[in-house]
Amino acid sequence: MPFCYDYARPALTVDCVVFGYDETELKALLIKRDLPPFKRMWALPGGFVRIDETVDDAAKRELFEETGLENVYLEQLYTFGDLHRDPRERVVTVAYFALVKMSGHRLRATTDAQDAQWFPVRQTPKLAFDHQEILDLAITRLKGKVTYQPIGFELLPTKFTLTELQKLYETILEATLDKRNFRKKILGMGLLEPLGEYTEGGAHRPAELYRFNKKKYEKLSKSGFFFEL
Amino acid sequence: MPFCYDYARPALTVDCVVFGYDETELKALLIKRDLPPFKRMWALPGGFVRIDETVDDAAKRELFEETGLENVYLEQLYTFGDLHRDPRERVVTVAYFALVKMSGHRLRATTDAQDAQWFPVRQTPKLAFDHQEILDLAITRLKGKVTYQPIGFELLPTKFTLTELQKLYETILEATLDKRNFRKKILGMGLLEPLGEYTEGGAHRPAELYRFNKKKYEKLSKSGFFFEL
DNA sequence: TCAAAAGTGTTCTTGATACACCCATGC
DNA sequence: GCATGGGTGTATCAAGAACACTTTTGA
Repeated sequence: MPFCYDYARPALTVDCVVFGYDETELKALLIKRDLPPFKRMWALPGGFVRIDETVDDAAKRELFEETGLENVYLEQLYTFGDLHRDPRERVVTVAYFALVKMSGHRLRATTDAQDAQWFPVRQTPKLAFDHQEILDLAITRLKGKVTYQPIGFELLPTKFTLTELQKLYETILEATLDKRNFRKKILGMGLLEPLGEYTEGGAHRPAELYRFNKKKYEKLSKSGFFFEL
Repeated sequence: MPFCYDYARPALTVDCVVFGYDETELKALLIKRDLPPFKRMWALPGGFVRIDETVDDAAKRELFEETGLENVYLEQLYTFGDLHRDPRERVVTVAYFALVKMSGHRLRATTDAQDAQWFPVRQTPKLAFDHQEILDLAITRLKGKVTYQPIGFELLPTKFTLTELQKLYETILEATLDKRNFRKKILGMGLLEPLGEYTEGGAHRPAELYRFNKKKYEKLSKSGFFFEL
C-alpha cells in the first residue's frame, strides 16, 4: 500500500560500522551487497528505517538481519545527509558503530547480503556509497573515545590478560605504550578483577586473567570517577 | 504535487540549539511556535529537511528563516529517532548546536515563529516535543567540548579581555578558575593576540583587548598541537 | 639450558595547583 | 584617597615518562 505526501521526503537509513579485534588487528565487518545499487560491492551493513521502529532499533535490527549479531555495544556516530550519497534517490543515513567480541559471536550472512567478512580497518576494499567516509569517522571516534571511556573491553573476551588489553589499546591508538606504566594506571583504577586463573600453553610464564568490573565502573562513574588512560 | 512510496517513511527535520553569551550568562535561543502542534509554546528553531538540500543546509536555512542568524558556528549534535516525538506523525530530527556572538547579531522572528527570545539555559520555559532533552544534551556537549576545542571564542565579540574569556569558561563549565593559572595557560598557547587596545569606562584600570588567531590555531592543529584548557 | 612472554619499582621531569600584592582608573 | 577590577610570579605537589632485570614455563 503506497503512501502519499505533499512534499517529497528523503528516505532514511541506518548503517553500522562493526568493529572487532582478533588478537593483533582491528577489523571492520563488511557485507557484500546482493542488490543494486553497487551490487556485489562491499558495504556497511544497514538498511531502511521503518515507520514503526526507533532509529536505534532499526540499527539493531539491520545488524542482526545482515550479520546475525545481537546484544552488542552500539552507539550513534553521525548522520550523513549529503545530496547524492545514493544514486537512486535522496537518502539520509544515521550511522552507528558497534563493538563486538569476535570470539564470542558467529557471523552469518542473510538478507540482502551474499557474504559477510571481517577486514582490517585500514585495508578494506572499495566501499559502496560514502561508506569509506563513515568508516573513517568511526575509526577516528573509536580512537578518541577509547582513552576516556572503558569501551575497549567490549572488543575482548570476558577474561583477558593485561598484555592482551595493552595490545588492544596499542592497536586502536596506533601507538606503543610502556608496559609498566600501562599496568600501573589500569590496575590503579581498581576496575579489573584478577581471577587467579592463568593462561596455559605458551612456552613461557603463564599470564593472569582479569575481568572488567562494569558494575563497579558504573557506580564509581556516578560519584564523579573519570576513566582515563 | 504529492509523492507516493511503497513504504511509509519517517519525516525528517532539523532542530538547532543556539547558544549565546551576554557577559554573565549562557543563553539559548527559543522561538514561540505559531503553528500546531504545541502552538504558542516555546521550542527550538527547526523544520523539515527538503529533498534538494543537505541536512546541514537545512539547519542553516531554518536557523536563518526563524531567527535571522547566519554565518554562525554550527555543528551536528545528535539524531533523535524515538517513535512519538511528534504527536502528528513519525518524525526523526537531526539536532545541531550553534554558537553565536550575541552582540554581533540582530534577532528577527519570521516564518513559523511569533517571537524569538534568549533564555538562560537552565531557566527555560517548558519546551515543545522532546526539545528539553535536546537542549540538555547540547549543554553537556558544549561543556565537554569547550575544554579541548577553542570554540568558546565563537560566543565572544572578536575583541575581548582575558577576564571576559575566563568568565565565559567559568559560566560554561559551571566552575571557578584561578585567574593567574588561567592566563598562564591560555596565553602560553600563543593563540591570543594582544591588540594594544584597552577597555575604557570602568572605575578601574583598563583591561587589554585580545583577539583569537584562528588561522594560527588551524596551522598548529595540523602539526599535532592540541588545544586544552 | 634456552627462548619467550610475564611480571615488577624507582627516579626524573613536567605540568597542575595554590596563593597575595601592586597598578591604573573614575568618582 | 578610595573603591574597583586588571595584572603579575613563585613554591609546592602530583602525575606522567623513562627505564632493566627477574620469573615461569615449554621445548
